[in-house]
Amino acid sequence: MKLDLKLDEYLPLREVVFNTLRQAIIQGEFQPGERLMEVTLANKLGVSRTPVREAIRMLELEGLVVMVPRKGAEVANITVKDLKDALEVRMAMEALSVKLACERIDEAGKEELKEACMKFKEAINSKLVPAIVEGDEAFHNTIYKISQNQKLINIAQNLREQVYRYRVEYVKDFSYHEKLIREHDLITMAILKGDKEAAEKIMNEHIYNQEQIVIRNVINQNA
Amino acid sequence: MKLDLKLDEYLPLREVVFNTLRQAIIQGEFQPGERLMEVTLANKLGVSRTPVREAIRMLELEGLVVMVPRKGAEVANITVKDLKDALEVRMAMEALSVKLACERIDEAGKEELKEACMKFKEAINSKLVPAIVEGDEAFHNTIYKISQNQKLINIAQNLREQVYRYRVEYVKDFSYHEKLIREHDLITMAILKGDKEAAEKIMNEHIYNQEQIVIRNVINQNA
DNA sequence: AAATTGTATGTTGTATACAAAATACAATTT
DNA sequence: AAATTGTATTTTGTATACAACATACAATTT
Repeated sequence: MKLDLKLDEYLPLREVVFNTLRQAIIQGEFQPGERLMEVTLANKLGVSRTPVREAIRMLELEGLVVMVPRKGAEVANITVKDLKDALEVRMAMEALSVKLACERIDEAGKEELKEACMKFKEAINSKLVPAIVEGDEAFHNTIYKISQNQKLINIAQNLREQVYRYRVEYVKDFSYHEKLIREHDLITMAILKGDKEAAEKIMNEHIYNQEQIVIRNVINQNA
Repeated sequence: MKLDLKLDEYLPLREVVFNTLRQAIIQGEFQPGERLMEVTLANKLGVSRTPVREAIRMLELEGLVVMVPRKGAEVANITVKDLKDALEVRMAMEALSVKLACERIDEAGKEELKEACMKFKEAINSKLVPAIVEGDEAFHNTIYKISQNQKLINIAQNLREQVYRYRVEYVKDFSYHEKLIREHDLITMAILKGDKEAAEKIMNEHIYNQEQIVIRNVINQNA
């Protein structure tokens, strides 16, 4: 549980603390249910309690920590139900993102999308799990960006955070890699052609497949 | 700009302040762009700066205030683009909510839905704008509740907050009231029958109609 | 007169101090 | 020995103090 802050550029301390803690939670450096005590964190980070508290308020609204009144903050314990709920909403968000992408893509966007799709293939070929995760994130992010809906981008970002810990699972299973590439290709082509219906349909299948893998893995993990 | 707090049940002050400020912003008691100064608010509410700051952190993440570094918080200025983005996402959320409602409704839920639909009609007949707004909220909330997806409920709640100030507009136009009732009826019947496709289709139209009215009104308002 | 600099004031950002509640543990009682 | 009570400790919740920065305005210089 190592915590370091980078004070490179100027940011309010609360933001630095917020980012640091969020990353630590998402990466699993804090276990779900683990208590987050203000003085401990403040000392570890070399700041006072105030920015720590403000960061906790933000994490609370993000859903990454829960407050027990007069007891303090603890890392949110994601249940399988929470995961299913989040994935259900995410599916709708991804479908919306491809629909909007079809309507709003321009030439620059097309190049970006092709690029992201290619980079993902390279990541798969590298067989490095972190690179694959990153490549997949980047691909979907590109589509969100093309959708040009900032609200959608924010919500998707938040949903991703919630389930990040479990998303890694679905790329660990190498037998799905070929399928992943094929699905990304189909989504890319559909968007390039501007075929909304096809794009939405494939995206839904794509996310559904991921859901099944993630949920199965998490259930096994918790059992 | 009157601000009163109710200290009925125990809540951390930050929550009380948060709710108070949120309500004030949503109700339009604070104008968009208006500065929120910590000491001023703290004095007005009879608390210290600390809970005010924590409340502001939460409002910031909710998107209701924006921070200007070293200058402080101000009420978020919703642009037409923001409004369109939010409504676009909301449309997808409402569609998801009816789809899930069709799948998960039980007998108690059916009664609740019929009740909510009826109450809305009564509100329309009353011709009181606040009652109509409330009745409409309640109807859609009932569907969200039946969907049994807490994540969806939270996101929808947040989206509503963003655009609350402008939502009132669409019920002020009395000529749409008959149409509203008809659409609510159709949605209710489709859900009761479990007809996903029909429910989603009508819901999409329903929200689209609202969007057009709201956006038109807001554009006129800003012009 | 315009521009610039200096000073005063106000506001945020951060740290610390204090109060109240919860918890843990030991001592006492039954 | 078990239960209970009381006390010490820990931790949150809230208030306040202080420092850094920004802003506004006046005085001085060109």
